[in-house]
Amino acid sequence: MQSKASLPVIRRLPKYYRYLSNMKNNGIKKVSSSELARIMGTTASQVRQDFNCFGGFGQQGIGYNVDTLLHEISCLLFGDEGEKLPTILIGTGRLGTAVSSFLIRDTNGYKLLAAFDKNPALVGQTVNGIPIHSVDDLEEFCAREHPVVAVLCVPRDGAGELASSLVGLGFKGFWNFSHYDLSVAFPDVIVENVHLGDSLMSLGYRLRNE
Amino acid sequence: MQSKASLPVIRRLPKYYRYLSNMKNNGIKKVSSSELARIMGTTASQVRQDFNCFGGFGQQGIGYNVDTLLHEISCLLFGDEGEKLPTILIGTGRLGTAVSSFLIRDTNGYKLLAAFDKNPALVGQTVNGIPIHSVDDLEEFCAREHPVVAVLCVPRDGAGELASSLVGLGFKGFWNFSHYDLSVAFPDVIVENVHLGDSLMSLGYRLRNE
DNA sequence: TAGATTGTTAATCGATTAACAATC
DNA sequence: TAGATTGTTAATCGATTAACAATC
Repeated sequence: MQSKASLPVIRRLPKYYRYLSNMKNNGIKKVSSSELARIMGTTASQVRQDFNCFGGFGQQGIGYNVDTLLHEISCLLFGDEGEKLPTILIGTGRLGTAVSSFLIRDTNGYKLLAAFDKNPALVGQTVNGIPIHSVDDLEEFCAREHPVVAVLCVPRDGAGELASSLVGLGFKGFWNFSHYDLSVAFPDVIVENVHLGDSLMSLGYRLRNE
Repeated sequence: MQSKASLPVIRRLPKYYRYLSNMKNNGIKKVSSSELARIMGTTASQVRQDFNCFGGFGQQGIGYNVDTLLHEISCLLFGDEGEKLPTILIGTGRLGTAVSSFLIRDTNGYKLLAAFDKNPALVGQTVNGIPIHSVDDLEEFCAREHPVVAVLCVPRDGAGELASSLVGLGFKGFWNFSHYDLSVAFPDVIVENVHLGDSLMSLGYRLRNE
């Protein structure tokens, strides 16, 4: 299925999801594009354009039903069948530990199968209830369990070497906190980079120059 | 100083910085826009347009001097004087701890003055060598030390209340990992959101639908 | 001088915003 | 029917890419 939605639209979906969840929790039943726009800090036009990428969820003259809209967006974000993406975590340092607590939430659409670390002292232990394996067992594990997403939380130094060893293991996407630029090694795979250092630097630029 | 660079350009600066640092470390002295574009996965046109937002760093017919270019970009990102942005961390859980290790690197242009937590058991301890204060002391601390950046690593529940208590304490920017949308409370302040949950959801959408 | 590569202007592309007919 | 609000097309805006003169 080729998505009609552009990346900017996709990136806004979680925000719609959050605000609509709040509304549902507050017992609000319907909402107009202009009201949603006001809350989200955007325009009514954009809200309607966004939703019409996926099909008309609204009712002319009335607005959008919060429950319906939330359900549709949930399906888009997490899959209609509720099937979860089998996922592994590589690197269980402070960042990996913090990140894994996001992954194990049941609203995310991911299922964290296992964690991996190269530190022998950590192998056999757990992070957030997930067993830590040795990175040496990565290939065997992937052949057996077929994870489709890998979350990389390894320090700068090891990232390049690790990335090459991941080629051919069948991953369809990465959530990449490592410093290494995965898109070189994985041209056909979806990479979501969360480069904390980069984000910190751009903030610095704007604080000094804007 | 009103910046001529747009946000997309600013967000690319750290990546230029990283690749140019690698080049310098590998002893490479000069680079052309086309070679830099190839490495970065963009076009030579974009590279030249980007650099010309700040002034011509290159030499026609020759290319760019790696050292010069790196120095100019460093000045843009970290300030020419090397003066660091006084910063505090709020929330010293797993994420706050991981994030603080970025902040204390001396290449980032930030100076982490103190950390704050509402958990009395943590007050008086340290994260990465930085003392943890009680959030009750926040106002007094800001009046005395005038931090300009606050890094928010608090869980969803407390974020809204905390945000309102930060108004008027003189912050110029936030690096926001919390779930709360700060732009409502701080319309004139630069907010860099790192919403891990949102980023995870958009990755999920793309993996299922692209 | 010839070749290379920048700086800069023009063209293209895509995303956002505006407008309005359709319809509840 | 009148008012409201969507769905959708058209206009605008901004960012990226292409082109080329300037110049090392």
